Amino acid sequence: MGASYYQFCPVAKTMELLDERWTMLVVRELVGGDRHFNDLRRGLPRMSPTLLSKRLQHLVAAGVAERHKSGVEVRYRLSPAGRELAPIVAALGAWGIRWIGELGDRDLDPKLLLWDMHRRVDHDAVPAGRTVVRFDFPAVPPSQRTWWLVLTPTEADVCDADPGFDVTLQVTADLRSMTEVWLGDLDWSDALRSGAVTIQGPPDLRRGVPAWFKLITFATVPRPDRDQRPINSR
Amino acid sequence: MGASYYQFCPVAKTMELLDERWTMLVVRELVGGDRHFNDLRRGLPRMSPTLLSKRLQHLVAAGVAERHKSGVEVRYRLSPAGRELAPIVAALGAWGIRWIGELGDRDLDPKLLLWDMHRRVDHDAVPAGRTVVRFDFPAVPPSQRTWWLVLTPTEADVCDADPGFDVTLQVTADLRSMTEVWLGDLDWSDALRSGAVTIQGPPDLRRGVPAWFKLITFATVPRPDRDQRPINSR
DNA sequence: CAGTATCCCTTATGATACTG
DNA sequence: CAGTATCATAAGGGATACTG
Repeated sequence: MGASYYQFCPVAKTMELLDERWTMLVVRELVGGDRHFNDLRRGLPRMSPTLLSKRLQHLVAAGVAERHKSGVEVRYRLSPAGRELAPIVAALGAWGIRWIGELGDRDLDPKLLLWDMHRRVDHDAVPAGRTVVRFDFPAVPPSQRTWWLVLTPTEADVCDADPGFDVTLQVTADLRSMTEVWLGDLDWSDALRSGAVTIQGPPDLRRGVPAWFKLITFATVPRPDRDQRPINSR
Repeated sequence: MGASYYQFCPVAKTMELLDERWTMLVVRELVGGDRHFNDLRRGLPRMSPTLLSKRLQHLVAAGVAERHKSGVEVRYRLSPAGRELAPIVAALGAWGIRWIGELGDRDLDPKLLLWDMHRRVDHDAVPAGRTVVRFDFPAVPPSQRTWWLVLTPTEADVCDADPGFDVTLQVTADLRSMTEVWLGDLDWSDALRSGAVTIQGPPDLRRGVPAWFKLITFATVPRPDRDQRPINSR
């Protein structure tokens, strides 16, 4: 439990609960709906399972989250109180996308990017049948360089190993540019025109790709005027 | 600087900046407007000056706050980016007042209560001239038991020592009840009727007291239905 | 008023390996 | 899938005293 501030102020009481490292990110993951422990891990790859477990226990004990066990399966979800944190998480993200400046190289992560993208696939826009998109980030170390997204009108799976299906489309991208596209800081069209992102495959499918992925929810947040400076996140 | 999460997610980047202990409370203080270092200290009495200084430096370095020096005087205020945190602080407080259950005894603090109240005096409602209200919290240790509020149509001062003026009104209160009134959890009228708070002095002035203080801004936030349980803040 | 200087010490957390 | 166990390190932070 975070140490107390010994203040009656509701802001202080709320932050006692939420200002511990990682806590808000766990909530962020839960805002998306029910989650298995290992789903949460995939969205929080740098968090140790011990710590995730601890945070979840806190949130459950506090009444912000609930743990539902059916058989061997465990699902975490937000309680009614926890669900009311959703607008706060949204506001934090909107603030961040407005004011945080350039990302550090260390903030770029193909694993998280693909994991995020697969959650925002627009299944109505994806072709019937199975579409396999292979992503390559040439500048990234080999172990994180290549990813497969297997898309169907009902499902989306990320693989870090070749799933064995024929590749429908090959996307080759600069990781930073692809991330900027995802964040709404760079248009797909600009990224493709500049060559920062290239797509190989049947032209009709190729042109469809940008519509298959809804961007991060914060992508549409209006940015500050140019004369306002971003803050220094580092 | 808070450790990085190594995520491009705007929520993560924002929390890198804001999830360190005390940071959001410093922002909360700054949301009220310009503040001197020692004003901030009064609103954050359990924070060491070293740590406050460190947090302010972080916020300034990040571009969330600004340090303005005129002569020997220093004032801190929020930058444009920082000002956009105001709705987030408000949302955190609103969430807290809805969902946090009973406060612990350690969360009650006459010093903070009076400091808060003096900032929310409705000067239009206060009598002309000088009004001195003495507050007594009989159950509190002597050093924190007695406070004076000196009110005029333009100013409000808190004193922990007798300022020497004639006392106009004497308020004697149970600290928890007075805090509940301040938070909007207990009506003035109920507190007075039950005797948890008593006011002595000229009847016409006495009756005016509740109007002299605007309650904490979160006081009017609607509370959850009774069947929804508060969370456990401890 | 506006901070620094110390100092000690808990505890938070990262990393890794392992279990039912 | 859903976590525990262990461990060593860093560092975050509380308390207090002091300065220009």
